[in-house]
Amino acid sequence: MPHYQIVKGARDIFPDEMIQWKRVEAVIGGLASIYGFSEIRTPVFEYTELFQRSIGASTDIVGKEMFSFQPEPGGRSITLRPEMTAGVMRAALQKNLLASSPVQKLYYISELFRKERPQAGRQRQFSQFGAELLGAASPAAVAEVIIFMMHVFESLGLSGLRLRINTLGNKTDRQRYREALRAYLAPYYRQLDDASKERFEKNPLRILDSKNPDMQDIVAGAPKLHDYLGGEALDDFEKVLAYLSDRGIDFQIDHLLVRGLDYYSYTAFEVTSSALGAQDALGGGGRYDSLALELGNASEIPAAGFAVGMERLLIAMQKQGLFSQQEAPGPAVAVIVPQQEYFDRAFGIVNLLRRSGISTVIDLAGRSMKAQLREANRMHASWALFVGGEELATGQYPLKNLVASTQETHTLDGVVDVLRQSASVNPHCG
RNA sequence: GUGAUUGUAGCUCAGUUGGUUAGAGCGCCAGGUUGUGGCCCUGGAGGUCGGGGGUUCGAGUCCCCUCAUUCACCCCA
Repeated sequence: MPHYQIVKGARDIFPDEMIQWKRVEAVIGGLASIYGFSEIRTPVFEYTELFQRSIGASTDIVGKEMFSFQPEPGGRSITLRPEMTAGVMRAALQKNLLASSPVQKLYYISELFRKERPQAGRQRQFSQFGAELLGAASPAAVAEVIIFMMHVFESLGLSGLRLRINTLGNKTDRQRYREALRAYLAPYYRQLDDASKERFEKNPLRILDSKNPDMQDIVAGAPKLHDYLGGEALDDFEKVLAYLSDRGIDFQIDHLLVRGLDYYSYTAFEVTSSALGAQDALGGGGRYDSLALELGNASEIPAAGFAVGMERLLIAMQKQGLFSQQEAPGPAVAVIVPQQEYFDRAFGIVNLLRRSGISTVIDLAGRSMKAQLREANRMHASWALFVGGEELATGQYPLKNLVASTQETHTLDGVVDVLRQSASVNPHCG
């Protein structure tokens, strides 16, 4: 057992898995540019008030899951970001991005931190990719964000997904409903669980998506948010759904879907994967027009976005065998040194090959020739080049094709030519 | 924060009612092949049995504490 262990809830990503991450990131980046989203990075920490104000003081995230600390005694508290939307909005407002162009489309792949007990598909440090579309209120803007997200899943080959969607209406709709819901729940107050009692005052809508069966029984007879929505919200929702249908995206309307962050309004959605365990939410998002106002802007800024858990995405893909043929590409050639006294000159040849653009490795541990070849094999090198006293004296170098097990002799220039030509047909690259 | 689970070699795991120097497979290293990998054969290295305390003539095995892991609840990605 090593003395030092990784921090609870964190994870190392070793080269084998890194290949998978790179592939997923490449798909995300490629589709982002097709949909017109530009990448943004923001700091891993922000002043704590930003999250309290945006996510909502009554949420679980702010209440018990943030890593917060004071760098200076008596100074302002800062927090490792538990989500990205607040930071992106802060950055946009601070730079006054919307002044240069009224619609901003941003995406990110970033690390987040939440102080929870780790379990399958949940870590204390994790990453999300997501997009934020700022400055547009149209149903098409919301649809675009959802279509982008679903397109990423599709391109990665994911199946068994379920998209649930709901509309939370506008502020006045929700205010009327909140009161109606409270009126309905009041007689049941004693039967509510502790969490629901707390939410009764602060945010009774959250009781709707409680997983506690007892709560679900009570909620079953509650008034429906849908019945309190104004024509504006209903029209908006219908249009969003129409865009999704046109694109051929399957969804399921779920009037109980509320989501745990306070800043959502109008459309909210969530995607789950049957390939995941208990933590099956792959991603979610919605519209958050009031966030800018909440953060001190003079007016609301219409906005929509989503976030997808990268680790969960990778887990789902691994479960569905979408990485099966992934293999690390090996070097083109391994330089083999039969006698160590010629290492320095062999090393010179290695550098020459590399300057010619050929990926080259050489044993740096002074191991036996057999070990050097075994290592070359393990790394899936395509070729082995032997550099010993005899070769250096004659200028003729045996070059062995490790895949076909054939061998011929060339001058150094000849070696470079062969390796350059074979690079495009390297069976281990591609 | 709550509940359960599991900690023996780098990895996956054996280890019988407590009983000599704690094992296997894979991996690693070396040799068989005086300068040619994969397959095969032989050998080798590698373990404070998670840590601490206790019971006992004797503890990997039983008891207590502790640390860590994993899964689940709450909630979320």
